[in-house]
Amino acid sequence: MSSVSQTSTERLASGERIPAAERREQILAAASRVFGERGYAGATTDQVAQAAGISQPYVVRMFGSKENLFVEVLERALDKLMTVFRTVIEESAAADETTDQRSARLGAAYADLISDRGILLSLMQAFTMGHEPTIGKVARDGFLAIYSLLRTEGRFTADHVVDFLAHGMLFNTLIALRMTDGIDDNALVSELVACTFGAKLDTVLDAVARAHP
Amino acid sequence: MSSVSQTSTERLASGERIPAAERREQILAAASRVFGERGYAGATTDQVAQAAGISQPYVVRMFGSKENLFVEVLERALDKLMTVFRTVIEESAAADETTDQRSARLGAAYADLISDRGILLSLMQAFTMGHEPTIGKVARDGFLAIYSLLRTEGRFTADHVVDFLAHGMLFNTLIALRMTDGIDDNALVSELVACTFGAKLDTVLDAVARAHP
DNA sequence: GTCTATAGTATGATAGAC
DNA sequence: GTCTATCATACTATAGAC
Repeated sequence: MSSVSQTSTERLASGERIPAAERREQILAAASRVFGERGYAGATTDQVAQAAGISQPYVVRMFGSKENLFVEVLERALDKLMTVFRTVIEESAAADETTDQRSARLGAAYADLISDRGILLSLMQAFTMGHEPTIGKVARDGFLAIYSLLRTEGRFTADHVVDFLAHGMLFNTLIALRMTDGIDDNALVSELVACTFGAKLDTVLDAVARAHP
Repeated sequence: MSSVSQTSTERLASGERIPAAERREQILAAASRVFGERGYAGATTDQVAQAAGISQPYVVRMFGSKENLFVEVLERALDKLMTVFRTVIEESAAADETTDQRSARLGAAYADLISDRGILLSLMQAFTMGHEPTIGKVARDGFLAIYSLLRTEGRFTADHVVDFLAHGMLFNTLIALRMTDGIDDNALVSELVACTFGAKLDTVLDAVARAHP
């Protein structure tokens, strides 16, 4: 009864030794949440360690430095985004959908992905760090890779991609601001939110309710 | 020859006593830059003090706490934005312009305002802090006040305002990412930047060149 | 209105045992 | 693969002089 039916949380609590690859993902997921809520500078390696259920020096040991940990968190978020978009584009192409249909599917997939606040906020943090030599370059290259994916594989016009990205950035802002919390109290808020998310509103509200009930 | 022809920088260097109101604005301008570049948590009150040419304890003394200093920086940025938008709307109404003309003017005014990286980045930092009780509320209320201004005094439809804000958020992202720096080296970057900023491209590039030559 | 000195705390990273 | 102990540094905020 030692390892077969245990969840990774149970294994964490028991002080068990876990393969490095699995531990890495645990730490990255925890770091994503912590960096998202506190910002790059505000997050501490100790908070990440506690969220992952291990010791602070082990976090530093495994990733070399706090900066490098953030870079890996960012790359993980960008990877997930690229993978989701690529999948949607392939499915859409296979189904011979119109540009508008593809765009709507991508928007829904994006709304779904950023319902993980850690991913959303880590990306937003990175966007404010263009002046940092290392992190800034990763963020720029990642943003550009997404533009490139939509433009070429997605076969959108430049105008269309820019429009798509613009609305994505507004999604980000409203969710990060927790603007969706005031939706019942204020007519202006609910108009703004409804109009921004359109058909994706339910996805978003469900995710918000799950994140902070 | 003591005070008549001196710039405020000269007066700073000379250790002169300066009225509180003027000092406040000096500190807020400095804090806007520092908070923008390093983030709320990453910025230190000492960095702000040095940027303003005064001592660290005096910064704390004058604003009570680091958090309160950030709130005032944020409110200053939001005030400037509201003032600029209100002015443009009034001018546009007086000239009987169309909705599209008003929208273009507002976009140009916005591009001009956020060419102050301090303002741009302090706003973006605040947008990631929706979960902070004090700062989050100021940020939400500020965002909503802008929506309200455009919707009512600006007489735009909800869809129009959302579209305007969405493109504004993409402006923010590209400038903060310093994406404009790679405009000469990469065809995809220059396409993205050109298509995002359109006629406002020159304003933006000029501002960037002034900010980090 | 502005400074110096400093208390009290928290941080990232390293050393080294198991 | 993981921990405990710890160093060196840096931070906000207060006290109190001028």
